[in-house]
Amino acid sequence: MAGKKFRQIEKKWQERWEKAGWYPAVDFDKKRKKLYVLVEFPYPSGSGLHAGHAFSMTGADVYARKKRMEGYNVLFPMGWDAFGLPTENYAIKTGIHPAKVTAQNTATFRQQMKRMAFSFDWRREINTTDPKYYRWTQWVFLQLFKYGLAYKKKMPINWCPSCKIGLANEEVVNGRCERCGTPVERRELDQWVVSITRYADRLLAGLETTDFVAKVKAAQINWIGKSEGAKIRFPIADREDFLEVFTTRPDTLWGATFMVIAPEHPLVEKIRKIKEIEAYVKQARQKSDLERTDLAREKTGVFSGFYAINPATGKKIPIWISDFVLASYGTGAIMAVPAHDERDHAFAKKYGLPIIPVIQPRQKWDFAKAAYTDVEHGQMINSGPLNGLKPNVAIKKAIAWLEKKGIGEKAVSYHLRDWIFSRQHYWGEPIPMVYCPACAEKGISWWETQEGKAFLEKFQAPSSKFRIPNSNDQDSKQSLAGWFPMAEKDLPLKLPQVERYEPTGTGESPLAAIKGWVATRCLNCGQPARRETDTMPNWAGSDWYYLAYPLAKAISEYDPRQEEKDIFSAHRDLLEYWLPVDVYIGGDEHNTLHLLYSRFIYQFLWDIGVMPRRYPEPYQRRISHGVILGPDGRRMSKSRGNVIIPDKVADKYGVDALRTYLMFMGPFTATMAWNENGLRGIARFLDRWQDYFLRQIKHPASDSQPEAKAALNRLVAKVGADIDRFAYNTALAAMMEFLNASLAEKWRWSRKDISVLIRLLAPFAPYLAEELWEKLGEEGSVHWAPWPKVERRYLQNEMKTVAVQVNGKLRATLELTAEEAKDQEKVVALVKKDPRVAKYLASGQSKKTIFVPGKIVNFVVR
RNA sequence: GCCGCGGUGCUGGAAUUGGUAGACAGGCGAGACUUAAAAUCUCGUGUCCUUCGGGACGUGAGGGUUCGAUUCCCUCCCGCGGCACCA
Repeated sequence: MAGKKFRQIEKKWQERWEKAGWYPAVDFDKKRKKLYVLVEFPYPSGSGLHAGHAFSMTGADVYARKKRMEGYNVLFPMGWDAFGLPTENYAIKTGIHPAKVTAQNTATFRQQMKRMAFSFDWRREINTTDPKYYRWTQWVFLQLFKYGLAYKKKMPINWCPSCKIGLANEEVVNGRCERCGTPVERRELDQWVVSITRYADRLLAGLETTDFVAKVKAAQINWIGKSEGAKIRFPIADREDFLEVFTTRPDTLWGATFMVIAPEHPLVEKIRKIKEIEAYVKQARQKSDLERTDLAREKTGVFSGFYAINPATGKKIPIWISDFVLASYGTGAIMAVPAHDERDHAFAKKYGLPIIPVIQPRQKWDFAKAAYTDVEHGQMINSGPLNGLKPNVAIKKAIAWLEKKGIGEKAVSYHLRDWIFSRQHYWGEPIPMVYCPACAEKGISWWETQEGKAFLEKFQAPSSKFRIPNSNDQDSKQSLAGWFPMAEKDLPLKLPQVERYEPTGTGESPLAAIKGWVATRCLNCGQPARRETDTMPNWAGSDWYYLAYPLAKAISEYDPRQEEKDIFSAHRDLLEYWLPVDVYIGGDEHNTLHLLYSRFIYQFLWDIGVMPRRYPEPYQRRISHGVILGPDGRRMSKSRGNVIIPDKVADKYGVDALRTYLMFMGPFTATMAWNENGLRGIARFLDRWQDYFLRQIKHPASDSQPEAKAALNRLVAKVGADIDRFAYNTALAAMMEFLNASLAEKWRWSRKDISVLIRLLAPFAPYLAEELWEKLGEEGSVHWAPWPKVERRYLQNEMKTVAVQVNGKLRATLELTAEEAKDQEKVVALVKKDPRVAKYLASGQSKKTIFVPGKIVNFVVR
């Protein structure tokens, strides 16, 4: 065994790499092609680097190292996504400032990553909790505000009674808090909300230009959930009012026999006096999402007392209230067509509402029993102008009819919701907004101030994606009256020192308790005003972090007194050089949220003109890595006691063995269980590799045999191609196979060949490779040595194994030279002499011979 | 229910465009070395039959296309992940 020798070796090379400055990427290098390799940055938790980090980062590192050796100018950076609840909770428990905890944790992570030999460019390290960094997170928010994409709204939010925090829809999993699992309740809070829905179509369209794997694209498309249909206005009987609905089936309008509105629908406010309705609405609104979905089978509802007019049939139809209709989707109201929708059918049956078929199915159908929902088959009936059409044809006709009559039009709806951007916590970016009650009283919004007017003039909305609130949106204007953005030159708005970090539990953030920080002057009128005390969600810091690495130096040196422009505009040339991210490696858990949010923010920045025009998307390729499970095949967790700690493994087997094992376990995208025996196998392989080449180095051959040369070059081709497609497991298998063959055949290698073989191992086992490189007497680091090239001439005259089949069944194999193996006549002649095959050919007559040069010959015999 | 991914020995997995199924590793068995154990090394290891030459079967199930299917097509079953009263 290599014993504990690897510790000294690791220490020795770490010191040298540190001295050499690790692996800097060079801005504007024109000689080499740039390659931006990004792996998701971690949340620096107190427990240090875990097996998942070690796995994904080693995978990224192998790729980065190989590409660097190939001559690319590789940007492979690392940083810390350090705002977050665990640190805040730790601060609550211990009273230690989160910044201090973060500094300790990042120091541990950095040291562990250096030990793991990840070839990051440490000069570009970033930290989302650094005020120099979050100045720009705040800046981005101010742009969202100024361009009308951030608004303030009192809305029912998901409230976690345990964390005492408002959650985004994205953080609610099956009606439970993503973090602690507590069932989520509803609560009304004044929230900052970002209009990501305005970008729904852009986010969909942009996917087409990227090379994301199918899985990731599907997840994003699914999450956005676009559906096309129509909006239809139903007059309310005896009132000067309309009820607007969204439907994907306008063809079934003639069959709409009642309507249903959500308990939160505005119309409900006008009719709450009736006791029964009051009671129903009250209990429905209190229900958590979990309860609402749990009750999915049994629908409940109450008649509102109002009627609408079906604009197609002119009939009076009742309006019901039920919580199966969601306020947050479509218009919060639906037209119910019980004959052709399962939910409507169930509701109609329960409350005895009429079911009128408007599609005649081909087969016999009992409409009292079930709804008929097929769009492909059947014929429209009872539907005036649509009669006789197939439903999917009728949809288009119905929309045209609605538009002609002026009672509806084509419309699109999304599952994607606007993004709740407020958190009631301390350890996050402060939202740099000031609220002035006096200005709010007068209804003054920022866009009416001198500054705001100047902004609007300068930045005429570049496209319709922007909703500038003071155009004609009264609601937004109202909600934003009195809110003023901080001056950009005054950023960052730093977090104040606090005694206690507990959330207040009233829905306010701990910042609200710091009177001296909250109190300020109105930026418009100078009257006493107060700061926003909510902070930003975790996603805010990671939305643009891939832009921060190219700009890292500029960010740390930025001086608002010297610089007029924002950091992105001021250093456009850096972004031009490095963008887009060529390969983005991350986990499946971020395929919807983080990926969608960061694409959205990028598109927004692109739209306002601060990103390079050439790159409308931030990430070219997305690779989602797999998961390492515990030895018991289950997710690692402290409570199960199945956690593997990379540092401990490295202590026992060395970093090289750990890295190489992680890459050998299986495909980079797979979910695999940890197996210490497998790790021992890898340690054995590395020991054998080391022993073998130390011997070879001592007694190098002047040249190697042709077969050996062929094997070597085959290996170079295989390893190179496999690393490019992230098939690290097969690259390593090929190296093992090669070593086995080398030993069995007693091949001997020249110094040049040995150097090739050390380089092939370098991305996987950086320490061992470096050590062998030195022993070989090479100058400099193996990690900056050129990646070996395949020498084709050695592959020309290889022996080929040709499979001989009769009727597709393997009967023999032949060892032939490449030349012979290509010659059909020769191969057939040889085969016919072979007794193993001849007996099959003798019995019947040969109908046909299939020949694949160098590979296979197949005799078809009757 | 919808969307996506997958199902190959005892286990993790391999098989670039349809062309020798089970590479490589682990585990297990036998042997060598050793006073012994560990470590290391060598050989064997899909199932069944065998006159030891070889033969039959075999990639979730059934069918199809093909000279040839783990790979392509159809139907079904199972597992994993995501979404879900989404109008």
